[in-house]
Amino acid sequence: MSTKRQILVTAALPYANGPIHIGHLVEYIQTDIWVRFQRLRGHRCIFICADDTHGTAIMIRARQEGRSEEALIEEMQGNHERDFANFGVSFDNYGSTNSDENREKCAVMWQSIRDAGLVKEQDVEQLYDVEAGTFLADRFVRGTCPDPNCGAKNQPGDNCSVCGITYTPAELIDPVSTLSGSTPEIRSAPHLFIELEQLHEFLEEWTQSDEHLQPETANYLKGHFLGDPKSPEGRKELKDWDISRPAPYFGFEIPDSPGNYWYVWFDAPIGYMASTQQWCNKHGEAFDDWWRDDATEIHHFIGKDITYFHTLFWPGMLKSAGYNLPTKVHIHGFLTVAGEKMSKSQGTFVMAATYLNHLDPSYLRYFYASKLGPRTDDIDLNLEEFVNKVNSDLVGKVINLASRTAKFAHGLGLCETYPDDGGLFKQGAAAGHEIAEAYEKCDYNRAMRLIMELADRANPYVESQEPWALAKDPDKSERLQQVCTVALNLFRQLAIYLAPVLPKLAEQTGELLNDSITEWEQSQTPLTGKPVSKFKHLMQRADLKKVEAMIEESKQEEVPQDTSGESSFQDSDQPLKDEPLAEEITIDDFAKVDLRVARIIQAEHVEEARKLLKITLSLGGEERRTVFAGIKQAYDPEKLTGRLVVMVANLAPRKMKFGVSEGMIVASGPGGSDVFLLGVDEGAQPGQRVH
RNA sequence: GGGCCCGUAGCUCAGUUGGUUAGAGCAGGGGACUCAUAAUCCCUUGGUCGGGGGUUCGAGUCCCUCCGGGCCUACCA
Repeated sequence: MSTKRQILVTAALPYANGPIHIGHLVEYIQTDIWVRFQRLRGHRCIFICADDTHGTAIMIRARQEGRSEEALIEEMQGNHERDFANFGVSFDNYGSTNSDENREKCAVMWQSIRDAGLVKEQDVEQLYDVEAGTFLADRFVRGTCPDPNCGAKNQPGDNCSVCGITYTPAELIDPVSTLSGSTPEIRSAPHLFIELEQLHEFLEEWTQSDEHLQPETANYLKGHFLGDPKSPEGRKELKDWDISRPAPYFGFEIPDSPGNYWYVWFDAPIGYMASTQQWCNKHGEAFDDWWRDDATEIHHFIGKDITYFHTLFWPGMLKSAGYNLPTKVHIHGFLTVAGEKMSKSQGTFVMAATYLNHLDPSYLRYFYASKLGPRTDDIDLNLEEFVNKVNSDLVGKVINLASRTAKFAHGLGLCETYPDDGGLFKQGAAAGHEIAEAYEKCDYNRAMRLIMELADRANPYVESQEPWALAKDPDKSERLQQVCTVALNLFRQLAIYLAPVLPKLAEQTGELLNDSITEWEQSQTPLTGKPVSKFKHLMQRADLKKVEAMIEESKQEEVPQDTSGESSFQDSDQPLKDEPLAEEITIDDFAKVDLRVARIIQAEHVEEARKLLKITLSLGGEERRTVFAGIKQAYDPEKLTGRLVVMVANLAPRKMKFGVSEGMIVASGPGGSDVFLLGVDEGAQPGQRVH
């Protein structure tokens, strides 16, 4: 460890629209481990983050909740910071994109981009909700698909979910605002665009240089956005980026364009800088030492969903404004639970706060560490594996070393000179290089494997030396002290290596051996001559029952509790917010929709389709309908056969990629694996109309 | 449909630039110990490295192809 590096690390800014869940925590834990590792190595490393607070979603939500945006984001920020603190995420500064510092940094960045000649103005036609007094983002508009061959109703503002064509919200037929239910009008407004294509050469070089991005990410960018000058398809043109939104918008007004606001994705990454500025102010540091100094490394940790912003726009912005470019953008995958996407109905969408009601955060930190590698693959949280791994690795192997020897050493303390241990400590010290390298490369699962190999060598040592037998013979207390000195030193060495992952364990180890763990180098020299404190349990075993209770509680957050008390149902108001009530209709309007009870007589997978099942419905007698339903991820076709469902029977047949669909089966839910078919009570018969 | 990635013991994964009889942890089986949070230690069962073809003196490792899975994108809800 020669030179002291200066490193600025960021994790993505969580959006102020929702609480932290275990999926978010993959990133914050991953980043925190890296930061703690760098600090332990003696480098200067600051960990910067903030809440991402701007945008339409926040504005709308605040309005629905009848309070100011500021009040909303303040509450969310409090929740976020509390959750992070409870998981040991050690930010040096946690700011907000809605801060003076951020407004300033945005203005500076903006001026630079203007000066670089990257900004152009262009009118954009958008729907405007007169009642709500706001322009409508695509997802707040629904209407009829403009394609004459399709004409599907109730489609979102950017593309038709039935025929798939894309359009602008202004092209929708009979558009309806989901905010007010009124009919929006088309209004044209000037928007500001950044011409990213002007930076094509630079981005090509920066992304493909092999230094800043994981290879799969560089590849992705080349394939989807940049193109390849050497391939037959040639290079692709980068699209202009619309970075302004007309008022009203919760965000910062653009200084030289009154009435227009920076789009949330413009000011969010600048939030990294603003939060750094806050930290600098508090610590008397110079901002430019961190953002305009080639000697400083900047590392961003993000999820693959926001790759685009951090690997194209952000470097482009930084380059234009003359700031440091990211040294590395570390991109991780998503979390699945038990092999599937997190699901509210299955209780696997676990909030950080819910987790903490049942389990120790150290478990999750270790488990994620044992799963995370340097690549963008998704990681899976299998609940049984989680319990087994924590118990056998941490409690059984590592902590066991201390708990089986500390008791004997309590009165004796550690020897003055480190005894012969057959080379065990030395081997462990040597492995430190490889372990450090793995941490540095974000290859935590390798680091954990290497550490556990060391633990696997330490326990047999204790076994062979039989300290419990030595303890019975007063003449052998010197030998007992030697054995305990070795075992506790091997344990401490592991605790140091694990310190980035398990800071609490490192702290407890410091207390036990009266020498706090502050540097990686401490793993290279045995500790001697220290008293040994009275042993306290260092970690509880993980209990599968508690894991199950956590899942149960997570289910109850979304599914109503079936308590017998009157009006004790605590249904969330989220579904209604997600999809507000449609415009009022008459009974005649309703009568146009012919809903029928139908029996599924056949259901099969459509091999090429990801979401569709091909279903044959019977309306009684010989009446059959073939329907393609997007429920593949939620239902097993074999279990559907025979079941009664409700279908829209007079829907115009639609030609789809895999055949003609002659109706729709009605279901609720957001989609994916969260789709819920409507059931029909006993006694109903196929063909009966639903009135 | 297009792009990327993956497929090694029941499970989670290692397998360096192709080189001797393919490894670990957990789980399983047998034994030992009793200091320790039913922890630990010793021994042990278990794999035609997804299938097939090719290159090579030699392939889990390279190439082709097929099958299966994941992600992105499109399509679909």
